[in-house]
Amino acid sequence: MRRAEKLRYLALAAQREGNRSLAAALRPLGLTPAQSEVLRLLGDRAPLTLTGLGELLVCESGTNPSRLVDRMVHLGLVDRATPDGGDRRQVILRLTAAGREREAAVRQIEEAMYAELDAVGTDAELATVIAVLERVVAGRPAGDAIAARAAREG
Amino acid sequence: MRRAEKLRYLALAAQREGNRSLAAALRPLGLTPAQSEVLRLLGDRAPLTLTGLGELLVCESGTNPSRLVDRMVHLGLVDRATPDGGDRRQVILRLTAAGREREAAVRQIEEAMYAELDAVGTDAELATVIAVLERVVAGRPAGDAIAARAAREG
DNA sequence: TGTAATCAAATGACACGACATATAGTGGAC
DNA sequence: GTCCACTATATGTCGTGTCATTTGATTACA
Repeated sequence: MRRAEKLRYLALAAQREGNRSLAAALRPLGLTPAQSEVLRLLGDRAPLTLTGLGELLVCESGTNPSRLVDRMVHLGLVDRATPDGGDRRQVILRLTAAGREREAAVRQIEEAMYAELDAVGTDAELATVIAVLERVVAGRPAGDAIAARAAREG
Repeated sequence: MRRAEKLRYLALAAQREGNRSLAAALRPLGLTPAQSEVLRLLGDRAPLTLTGLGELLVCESGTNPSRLVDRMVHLGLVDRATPDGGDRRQVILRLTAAGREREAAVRQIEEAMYAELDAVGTDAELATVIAVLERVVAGRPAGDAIAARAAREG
């Protein structure tokens, strides 16, 4: 198999298997990986508008996450409000109390996942992987989402 | 952002953006990335059973690709046959003439994609990325699919 | 031989992802 | 003040992915 082809399918495989095991870990919470990303972002940065959230999401990059948020509102995890006196087109998103509880549980599951992921290579190897992948996604919506998150970090 | 977290989201972002641009390149052919993977596998290795195909697919790993193949049969690109005298549960898959034509077009699009991907890093960097990702997917269905492809190469 | 475990494929259900279009609120040009 | 381009969100549609269950054929074995 050609090198670039192998790389392509390995990236796909890694994403799929990672997602599959995260989905399994989240299943007892009744959450999907995409939903957990919303929970964590709102937990860290609420209030956000729908578009603001969309700019930070890596899943669902380039579209607005209106339906993804819909489901979380129906689950009682997210509160959707229209701004007082502001732009009446916007929707302001926040976690509910139940959402904050669920977010804490998600955080723990992610911790375990990250500990495993940290162990798949040496510091130098992981730095190389990160550098190469950053080049691949630079200037594209999903890459911009990651950059935007890193930028607002304090 | 924690290193493992960055790695996780970069892998997701790279897969999404790669898929998005492949989808755009395939759109004029009326094909999706998943369909193109089926076309290429059948082009190289037909006849395959549905399960045999499923074991080689990285998209749709761990399930049988019955509905994916369905659509390609309806598109007139894949022929579905029951084996003469063999196991009557199985389905034997082959490309039609139209499927073979379309596969040649897919091959060209992939070539262009691989040329770009080969340029995102040095030989040493790409070798490192491949090694790390192989560790991540080792022993899992999607990883096994890639290994199975490499093994049958001649 | 009869029956149970196993296997190949199909199908039901549900949540994405992506693109396109629709709806409605906003702000600027004049 | 009136239109008009623009923006924020919602929605239609389609093709996945994933898990679970079903259906029908085959194999193992009592």
